[in-house]
Amino acid sequence: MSAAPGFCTPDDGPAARAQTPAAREGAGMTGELGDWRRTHTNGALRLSDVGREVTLMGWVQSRRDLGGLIFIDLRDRDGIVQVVCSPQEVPAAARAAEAVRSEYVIAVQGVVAARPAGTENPRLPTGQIEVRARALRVLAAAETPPFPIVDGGDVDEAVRLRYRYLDLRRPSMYRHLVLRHRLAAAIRNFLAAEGFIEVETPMLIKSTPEGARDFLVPSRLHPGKFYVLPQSPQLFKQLLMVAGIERYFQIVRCFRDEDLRADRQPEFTQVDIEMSFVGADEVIALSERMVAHAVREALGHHVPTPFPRLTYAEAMDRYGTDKPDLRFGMEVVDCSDLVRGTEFRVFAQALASGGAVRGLCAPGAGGYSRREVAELEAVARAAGAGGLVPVHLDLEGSRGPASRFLGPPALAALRERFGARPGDLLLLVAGAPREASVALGRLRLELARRLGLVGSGWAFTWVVEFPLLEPAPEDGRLSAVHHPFTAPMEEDLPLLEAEPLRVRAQAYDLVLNGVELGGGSIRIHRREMQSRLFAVLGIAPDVARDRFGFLLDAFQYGAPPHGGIALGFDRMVMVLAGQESIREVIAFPKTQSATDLMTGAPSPVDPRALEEAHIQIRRSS
RNA sequence: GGGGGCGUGGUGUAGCCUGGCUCAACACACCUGCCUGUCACGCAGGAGAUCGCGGGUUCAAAUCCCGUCGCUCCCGCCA
Repeated sequence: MSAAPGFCTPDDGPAARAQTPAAREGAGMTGELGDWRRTHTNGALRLSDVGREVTLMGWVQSRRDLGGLIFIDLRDRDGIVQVVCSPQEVPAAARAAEAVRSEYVIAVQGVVAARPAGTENPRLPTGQIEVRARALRVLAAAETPPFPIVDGGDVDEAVRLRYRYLDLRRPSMYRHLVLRHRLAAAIRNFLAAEGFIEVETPMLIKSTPEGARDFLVPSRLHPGKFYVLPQSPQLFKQLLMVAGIERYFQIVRCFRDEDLRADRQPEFTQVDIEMSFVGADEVIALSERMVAHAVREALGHHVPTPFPRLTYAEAMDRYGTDKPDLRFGMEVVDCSDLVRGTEFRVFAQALASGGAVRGLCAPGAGGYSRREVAELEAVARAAGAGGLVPVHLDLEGSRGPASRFLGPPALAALRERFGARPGDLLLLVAGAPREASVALGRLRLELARRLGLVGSGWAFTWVVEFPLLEPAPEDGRLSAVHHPFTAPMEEDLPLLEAEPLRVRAQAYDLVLNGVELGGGSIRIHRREMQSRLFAVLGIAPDVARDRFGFLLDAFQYGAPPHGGIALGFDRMVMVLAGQESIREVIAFPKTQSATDLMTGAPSPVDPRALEEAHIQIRRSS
């Protein structure tokens, strides 16, 4: 019953309760910590603690004032416990509790007691007990929050972002941050144990155009010149290999000034790794072990290794994408040979011009209406298909506009090729082989959603043997698919000048549930090979010298064969947290228009700062 | 750069197509009073939105039209 020295309870009447928190502060209704110290966290107490004197602190989740009895659910990051204040037994504490509101920060001294029989709450881990308050101190009053601090609420994301510090109070958001931390810690521990050292690389670096747009940082000391923020530490980690570091890693922020998506932020975090004296298999094996270790440490789940591997060509043909979701089947199947010679003109024309006919078998979708099929066709068309040919399968046979043109033998062959059963829906696309697969790949994802085929669990896969080069969309010149330091596959080297598009790279992407987690490659480590590739890319020697001179110089002094990988850490946390947006696993993310609704960034700066940076703002065009 | 969705008290929504019967309804939250076993506390009462913003059409606009801003999903873009 002894209140600690300095403890004061408000004696103010009802009128004071209507005051603002600021007014309460002024009126001395809130207290300092004094000599009170927390003895337990709020999720920790159990029946075995009954009788213990405890001091708890936290936020008021809710207050239930029954008149003769006040209950307070006290929340901290560990959990929730019920505090009881009895006006009869402890009038001072009850008076203090009367003034308390949602999200007030309070401290409670009291005794752990078993709840009376019949009043236990099985939904709370602490539901067998409660804390009988002897004294209660308001540490900080709070305005009514703009949205309830509970999980499962549906609140506009803009409001959540403006009050991110409140949003992060929600247990699920805290869990995301914990998961993120645990994964990062597990990755660090794993790599350290494998002989990797974490080395920091500069954030103010030289622009090396190509790739994404850079964020610019003006130089005060060098008028008219700029640093840029790194899109990745790519060149530095290669230089660390030249430096003999052999095994480098870094969990590092990267910056790209491109348009945003649910899985793309202007600043994001990579797990960046580089190793010397290895081939692709070693990098892949290490990455697998690292990911499996991190998932085991952070979530306690076993991830079997090795992960399956698909070549880029296979992935594109069978899934129509270079980041296939392998949680379900429904692969794209080529059936050009089966429909060749049928009377269906759309197919005949496509095949005659070197195209292909490919399709999907949507299980159980044979009953789809005309309208539903039209929606699917819209998806396919948006993905580049010329059209979509449905074949509805039922016990009697096939329905659909193409059925009679195809004829019974071709239809029977199709059913067998797709492994189709009555009640299924075949969806066929004619066109250039790759385009047909890509359109069907989009359709595959849409259908999987509609049909509920996406199972739970984690489907990791590697996609390997990417092409080294691709034609740039604008001018048709060659550009690097991965980056210009990626080594070609040795057996394809003879093709480099003659048939560059057929050259495959020693590159690999890691995909999880259809999300590209990241990728890497074995790098070119000899200057001659690098020059040869620059020549193929049409990068003149003087341009190469200007942009990458330091790297080329470094390669003259003995560069080890090396390779590595960069994994998008935010995406990894996102998928493992079961989220659809990386904003859910970033403490303070930006909106799709790259603004920070809480701080107001980006914002104008002081004219003097501009002047010092030698920047003049052009009148808006 | 382009396409789609959303924007109504603090929060989430209804109303919008088919303008007037709505100076806007419901739930939660909030405020006041009552209440000794609540945990979605209950009961009674109350306050709170000129419907993102601007313009237009109309006798009349949350509702129709144009523009604009914000959030979001996607295409382009992201070596």
